[in-house]
Amino acid sequence: MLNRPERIEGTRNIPEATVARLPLYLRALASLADQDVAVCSSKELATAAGVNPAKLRKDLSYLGSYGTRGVGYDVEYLRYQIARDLGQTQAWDVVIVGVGHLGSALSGYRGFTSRGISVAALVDTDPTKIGTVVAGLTVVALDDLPEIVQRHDISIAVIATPGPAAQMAADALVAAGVTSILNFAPAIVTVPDGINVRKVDLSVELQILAYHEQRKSSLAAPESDEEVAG
Amino acid sequence: MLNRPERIEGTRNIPEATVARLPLYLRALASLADQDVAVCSSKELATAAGVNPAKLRKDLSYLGSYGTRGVGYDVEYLRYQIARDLGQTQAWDVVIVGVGHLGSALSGYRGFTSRGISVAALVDTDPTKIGTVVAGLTVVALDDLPEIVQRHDISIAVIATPGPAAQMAADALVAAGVTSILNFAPAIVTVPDGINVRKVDLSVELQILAYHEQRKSSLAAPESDEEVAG
DNA sequence: CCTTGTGAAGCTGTTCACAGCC
DNA sequence: GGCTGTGAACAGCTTCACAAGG
Repeated sequence: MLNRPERIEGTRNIPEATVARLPLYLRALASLADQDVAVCSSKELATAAGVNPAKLRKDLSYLGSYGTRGVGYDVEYLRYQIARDLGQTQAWDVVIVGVGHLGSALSGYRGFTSRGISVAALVDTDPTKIGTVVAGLTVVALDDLPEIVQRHDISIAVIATPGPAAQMAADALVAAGVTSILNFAPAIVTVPDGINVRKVDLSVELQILAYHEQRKSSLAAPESDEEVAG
Repeated sequence: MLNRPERIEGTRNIPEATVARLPLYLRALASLADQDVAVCSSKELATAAGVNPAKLRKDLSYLGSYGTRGVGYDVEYLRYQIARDLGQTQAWDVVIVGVGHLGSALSGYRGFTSRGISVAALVDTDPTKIGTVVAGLTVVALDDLPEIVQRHDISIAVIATPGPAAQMAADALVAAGVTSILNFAPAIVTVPDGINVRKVDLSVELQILAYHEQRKSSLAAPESDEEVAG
């Protein structure tokens, strides 16, 4: 009775690390389905997703018991269950703020436009960009955010502005009613409680690789096998 | 002799989680330096970097004792020390494979072109792209990789191809002598031992946000404060 | 006083190894 | 026999709280 790890009022409590891997399993299952594989073992699926089989089974166990012992997992069934838990049975419209190179690239990025997610609007503050058409969408002004968010019932936004503009973008998004933000800008944005922010920092990833490269080359004799997680 | 946690032959053993945050500290320090701040406390720096002060101090303690008790950290001095540990005192040339929307965006991305890192070459397999100029660089064929890697002494590459082409790109990069890869393609690439691969999956990030959104809306009464790490 | 640097505690995530079930 | 599901051990990361030192 001390710790109740199971679930809170009917909703399963899935660890964050597991949530982050579920989309990978989903993609691996889609790939297997394309190859007309109907059933697969944890080992096969784990290989396709690039993880350890034990980890995969542990992850899936947080969702429920969707496999068959001695057999494996039904590809389509498991696929549906994961999609369900991830919230992909409903459609999500997102808005992208900042239509520079990155914002334009994201607008047309497959995977942003599939998996239940679709880019519904593009916003920028630059008057020369407002009104132009990118990836089939007309860029609108920041002032139009509240109306757009309400019209499309948007709760998720992407910030792809330069660093200094990110906080202003976040403020505008929160004011407009957005509650989850994916931030690509190289800046820390602060938001009220209850708003989710995830940060993806492209240059940081390269700097991490550079660190490991430097470390490799500074060790004349490589002592042990090291791995960097994918 | 069982576990030797400290260091291996003069080289400090910095935890992976710490390495991933050092670039953030570096950026925060740069920002403070721009505002002519000469000294800062762990609390100030932590706020600027968006982390807990205790975590910041712990992280810095892996590099050495660069602060002054009762005073704080010298901004320029700490900045140099972190840059040094991250390997930014040397220049890194990188090659980008795949010059689609994302690859083009990355080519011109500031932060890819600063911090000791610069994009030295762009590679694609599409004959209609080869020879075109993107972000000041002429796109070359995949066959030219070995020569390019050797000429620029490149050890770090970025894969920005469609998913199905990623493994071929990785194979070509490894064959050409690249030892670290940042993979933006929605696919698992397998590489020989000793090659570092980091994966950034843009659509996965959105799916994670969608999960949390769904969870929020399915809970009529929000039970507890939850946070999503940045 | 002040703030850093750090053992120690606690938490989260991973891996193992095997019981349970087909 | 084979494979899933899972307790338990393990490893790594975070946070606390305080000693060390300006």
